[in-house]
Amino acid sequence: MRVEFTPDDFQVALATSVVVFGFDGANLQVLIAKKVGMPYEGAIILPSTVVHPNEDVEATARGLVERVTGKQDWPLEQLNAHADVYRNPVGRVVNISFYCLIKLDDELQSNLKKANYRWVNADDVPAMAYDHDSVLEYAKERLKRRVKRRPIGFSLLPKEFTMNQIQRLYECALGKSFDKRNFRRKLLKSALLLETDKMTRATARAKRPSRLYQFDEKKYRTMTLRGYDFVF
Amino acid sequence: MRVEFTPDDFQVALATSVVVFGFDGANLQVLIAKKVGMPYEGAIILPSTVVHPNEDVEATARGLVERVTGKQDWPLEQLNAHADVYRNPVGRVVNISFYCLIKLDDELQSNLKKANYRWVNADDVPAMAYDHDSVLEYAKERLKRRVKRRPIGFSLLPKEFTMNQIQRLYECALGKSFDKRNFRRKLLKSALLLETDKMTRATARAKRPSRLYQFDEKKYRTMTLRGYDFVF
DNA sequence: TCAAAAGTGTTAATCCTACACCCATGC
DNA sequence: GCATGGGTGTAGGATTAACACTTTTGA
Repeated sequence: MRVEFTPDDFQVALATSVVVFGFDGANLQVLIAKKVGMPYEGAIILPSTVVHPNEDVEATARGLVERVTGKQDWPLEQLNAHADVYRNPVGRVVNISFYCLIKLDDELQSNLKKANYRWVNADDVPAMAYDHDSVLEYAKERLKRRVKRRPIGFSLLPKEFTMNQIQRLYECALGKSFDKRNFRRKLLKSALLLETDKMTRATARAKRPSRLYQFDEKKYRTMTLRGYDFVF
Repeated sequence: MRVEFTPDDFQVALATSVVVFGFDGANLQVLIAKKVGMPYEGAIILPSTVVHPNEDVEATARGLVERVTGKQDWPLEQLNAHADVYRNPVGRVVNISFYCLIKLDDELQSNLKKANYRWVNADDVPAMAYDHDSVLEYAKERLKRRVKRRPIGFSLLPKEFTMNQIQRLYECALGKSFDKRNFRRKLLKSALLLETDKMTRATARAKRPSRLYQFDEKKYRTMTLRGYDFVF
């Protein structure tokens, strides 16, 4: 079997886009950007960058996330390569996309305001340029599958969080709702959570304070590596 | 957010490799090839080909599978892109890999003998050139996950097959073994199988003939699209 | 005292697991 | 008649799904 390249074959460029998920306590959010310069000037896109021919794709994507959010957080997960011949008007560009999960906080929010980025509800993302709509669709699909095989939350939730927050997160990620008692029982049985002795008022409207939990980090890591079958 | 390409960025080449799984009734097999020409002359590789700058990646991969096996079969599934800077000594080559599942038959086997391909047991694949070992590892991982979410077998088994064949297939794919009665009950409950009134001798050594089943195609397709949670 | 969200148990149905023997046939 | 794989049922434990009321607090 021959696999021979001619100089003419080295004519493709690389790009990477990142679907950055965040969770604001009520909804899953996605980070979007506004395109500057041609083509698609002013269009909404996913945070994206050129990958130069001597650069590592994942390292470039990681740099992009850090530049945009100021955070280095949980590992990136590679999504499909998007490689349609005419997906980019400037030439053949193969986009290798990733997703990652980061914690939202106020500092992050205000940093973003200065830059040309904003968070939008994951189910309410406006139409984007290139094929970024389908990159996002695929990322949401992958997140759904991921939730059933490995825990999420460590990167998305604050260090201490309430049962309702984590339930809401799972509901957003999977797009359905759960019975409070059953959800609670299942999570506690998994022994993934540690009960703290702190209480908080979950929202301004909530009167009664609720208990805060945190992840058992060791267990969380084990489950992240080994995987499980969570049948929600 | 700017994403601007310079002419220097268009210097990358594309390749695609395919992990072709087959099932011989007893073991999962993978199709491997022998490299002709430099670099890695004579090395074992996955079936691979250059993707020219104006070619669609998936179509090229599909053409590769058809050329090698003479079959056009079940859809290809995209695996990760492999894009390490120095993965190919001739220059920066991004490999977008796929896996597919095809039926083994005798005609196919003898065609292969003429060409430079051969089937090897999926758990016994020799070391390969480039990063094809890790492409294969990832493909096996993906197949495992796939088995739990969608049915397999339609593309891997003959039209009519015995319970033991399909059980053996699932055992190979997941790398563990199941209780005969429990497996049978579960598959029958899924209503994925139609019982035929034919019987066969499964192997030469088997004395008693066993019943043949086929897939309920409509149900199979529904489950392929919708997915399920098979907790084997 | 009322509004709002927090928290809590039980039951019935289903599913999973583990387990061992007889059957039909070819040799 | 015996060796080979084909085929079958059950019981105990675990897991799920569905369900509604009381508690705590701030306003």
